[in-house]
Formats: sequence, C-alpha cells, structure tokens
Amino acid sequence: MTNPLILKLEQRDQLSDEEKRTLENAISRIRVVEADEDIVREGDRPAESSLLLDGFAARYKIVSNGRRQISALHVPGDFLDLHSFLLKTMDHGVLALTTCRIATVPHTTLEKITDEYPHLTRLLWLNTLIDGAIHREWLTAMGRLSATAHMAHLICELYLRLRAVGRAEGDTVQLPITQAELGDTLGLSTVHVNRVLQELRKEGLIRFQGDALTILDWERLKTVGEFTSTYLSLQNEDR
Amino acid sequence: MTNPLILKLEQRDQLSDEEKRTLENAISRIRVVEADEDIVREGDRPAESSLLLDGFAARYKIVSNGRRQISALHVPGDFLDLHSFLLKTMDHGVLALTTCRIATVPHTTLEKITDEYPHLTRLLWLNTLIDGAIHREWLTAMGRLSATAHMAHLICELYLRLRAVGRAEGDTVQLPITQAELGDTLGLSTVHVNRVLQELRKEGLIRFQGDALTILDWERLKTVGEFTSTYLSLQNEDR
DNA sequence: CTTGAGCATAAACATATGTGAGTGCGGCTA
DNA sequence: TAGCCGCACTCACATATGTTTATGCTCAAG
Repeated sequence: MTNPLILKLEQRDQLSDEEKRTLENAISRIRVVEADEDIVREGDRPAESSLLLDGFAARYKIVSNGRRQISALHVPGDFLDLHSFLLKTMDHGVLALTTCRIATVPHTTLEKITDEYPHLTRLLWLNTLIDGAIHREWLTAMGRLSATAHMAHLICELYLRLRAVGRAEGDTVQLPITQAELGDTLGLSTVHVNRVLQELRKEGLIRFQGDALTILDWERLKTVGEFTSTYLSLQNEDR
Repeated sequence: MTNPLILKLEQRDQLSDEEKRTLENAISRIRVVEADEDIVREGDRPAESSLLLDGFAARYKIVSNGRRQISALHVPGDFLDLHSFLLKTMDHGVLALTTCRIATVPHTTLEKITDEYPHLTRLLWLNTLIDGAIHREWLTAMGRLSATAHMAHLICELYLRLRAVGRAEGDTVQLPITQAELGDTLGLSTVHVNRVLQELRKEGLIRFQGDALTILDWERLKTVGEFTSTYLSLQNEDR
C-alpha cells in the first residue's frame, strides 16, 4: 500500500520517482501508539518527525485550570510535528485519539533532503503551510462564527481531508472522536457540542452515530458552516 | 539601516555574509501602502511576497455577516505572505493598519533561493513555522482563556515581538491599533475590548493611552495571560 | 471658532454558551 | 451474567460576552 503522505503530496504537485523513493527511504522505523497516549510531549526536542500512517491524532495545549485546546486534528498522511525539524522545541503536545501507526523520519534525513532535493523540500514546506492555513481558518471560525456554524465548518473540512486520502466511503467517513474532544477542538463545552450536533441532525445536514459520520446535505452544510475549500490547497500545481 | 528581516532571522540562527547579501538582493522594489488599504487581497495569486519594513499590518478574513477576523498581526521584519510562494492562492487578505513600507520579493527569486541556498531556505521556512506557532497559541487563547486573559496574552506577545525588532523603548511600545481592530483580533466586540482594557488598567498591569502601550507589571501580566514565550522561538540555534 | 469624523467610553438589556448534577445506554471484563 | 465505565444526552440555572444606543473627547478640515 502506498504511503499516504505521497498520496497527499501528489494531490498538490507532481512527484518524480526519485522523490517518491527518497520519501519512502526517509522512514527510519514504524511504531504503534495506543489511543490516549502522547506521541510527542510539549517541551520535547525531538530528533525525528512523526508521520501518521493510520489513525487519528491531535495537537493540543493545556491551560492553567486544566482545560485543553486542540489546535489541530490529524488524519493519515499528515505529519504531526514536521515543524519540530526547525522549531526544535515542541510548543504543544500530540496525542493519539485512536491507535496510531506512525512512521518516524529523522531530522538528519530531513536536513539531507533540504540540501539535495529543492523541489521535495518545497513540498514539505508546503505541507506545513497547509497546517498554517487550517489554523487561520479555525481562528476565523472560532472568533466569528456561531458554535453551530463552527461545527459545520469543521465537519466539512474533516470530510474533505479524509476523502482526499481515500478514507471516505461515499458520503460517510469514520470519525472516532468523542464529543468532549470535539469540544476541546472548537473551544466549546461538551454540553454545547451535544446541543449543536443535535441541531445539525435535526436540520437534516448530517447523521452521526457511533463513529460513522454521514453528510446528508453537503450544500446546506457548507452554507451553514460558511465553508470554502480553498485553504486546503487541493489543487495540483507546479510548486 | 539593516533590513529588519535579517535582524529577525539572526535572532534564530547565524547568517553568513553571502546569505545576508542574497536576502538584500532578493528585494525587487519598495513600495508604500497607506493605512486601511489592502496590501494583498483574498483570492489573489501574487507573483511576489511582501516583507514589512515599517508599519503595522494584519491578515484578515471576512465572514458572511460582514464580521471580520484578524488571524495575524505583523510588525516590521515580518513577511506578510511568504506562504503565497507555495500556497499560490491567498486564503486571506492583508491590510495596512498604518502607513506601511513594504519590500517586494519575487517568487522566482524565492525559487532560486530554494534551489541554491538550503540553509537560507530552512530559515525562510522557519519564518512561516513561527507564524504557525503563533496561530496555535492564538487558537488556545481564544478557545480556552477568558477575554481578559486573552488580551493580556496578546499584549505580552506584541511587546516581545516589537522589542525583538528594536521597537520598544524600555517598557513602552507604540501600538497604533484601535479597540475595534483588537476586537477583530481577539474575536470580541469592541465594547468588551474596552471593558477588558479597563480591567487591565485598573489592575495596574498596563497603561495604554493614544498609541503608547506601557507594561507596568510584566510578571503579573504574564500570569494573567498565561503567557510563556517558547512558541516565539526567540532562541538562537543551528537550524 | 465651528463642524464633523473617528474613537473611547458608558449603561441597560439580550443571549449564546457554560456549569453542575444527573440519567441511561452499550460494550468490556470479571 | 453481573457490574462497571465511558460516553451521549438532559435539564435547570448561571454568566461571560454581545447588542444597541448614546455621550464626549480629540484632532483635522474648513
């Protein structure tokens, strides 16, 4: 099975065979992390970056009263801490939301890639830029959308991102995330997450039972969430 | 006068003379944008990136009801849209908050830098990673801190960032930002921004008259805002 | 000087969302 | 098969923040 990172990058630009080989060879080992365990901890100075091959993970910070904010949700093909290659010190933790299969890429290898493969370097850079674009979108949704709109927005995004790495079956994706975790993502209480999900269900926009999330009315969901997909850079272009 | 970008990068790592020269030569022209004018518009596909030499600028998005969210505030030395080099399409606009002096760096030049100067490339990449780290910090503050704490946090950050590029005089910085703009940054109404500022003043944490912001009690301000500066990467290291 | 624009400030009131405490279901595990 | 635990879900009530409207200051333009 092909590396989901290659799948992700190939949606944004063309990769040469040599570049693909280089990426495959960049992986030093593969490990499994169980649900609810930390993959990287805040304050760590990793010597390698983690690429998510399978499962769901989240970047998070804890604030004083013990409350948690999730600043990113990750699906297969995402680098969880590619930025630690240059930022050095982790400004947040990364948590496995489900059992995760993770490929490890040493920073020395990344350095070699930046020395020898400019185009591949740009694509890795692009990867972190997309993370940033998602952060900006979340900031906007959090600051200026209602809780319901924010939730609709998040659902649109996750559906597209999962579909982009082949994890959608029609209008349905597996989304093994609790309402408490959704709350920590949206900056809401779990009670309010529940209210908002019920509203989206009542409006006939989604079905969400167990882990199965189904989009019932994509157009209206997009409208409610004021969603446009530009920021996900799902376009193939020369970069 | 030295380029504030070089000043900024030199705080994070060492630059060779050749790298500095390359950066200086990367500037194709310098332009001035008046306050309240757009520097780049959402949806644009710029052929060059803008480096802020002087003034204040903001990245922003507008949502349906006309409300605005500012997703980044920029001070001299910041690239406003370095990411457009690889993301291609702007997912947000950039606005001049004051008169801005802006250096323009063609994307073709950036591409050449990535082809020929790996270390310099990593530092430019780092620049965008710091933007991302700030986004994450803002997400956390917005989602999980009270309005007062969030404001305190923002003030701590802006003070340090301005000081880092030599724009602080002792405990005072010039901050030509209206309360409405602060509201759009924090996701608050202007009325509440006013309340929160008064509280910080009453607590003896800051003075803020006209554009002059003075930190009166740094330690307590940091505590109130739950501020730690790690995410700004103000450390000099090999990258 | 007058006028007006832009901004900070204020008070009264409205509401989206949070809090605390609880119920009930379904799936592990003993 | 019993018991427990995590999770979705509910209700009553609390509150942080938004909305509307208005005042007064400062500064630039006429």
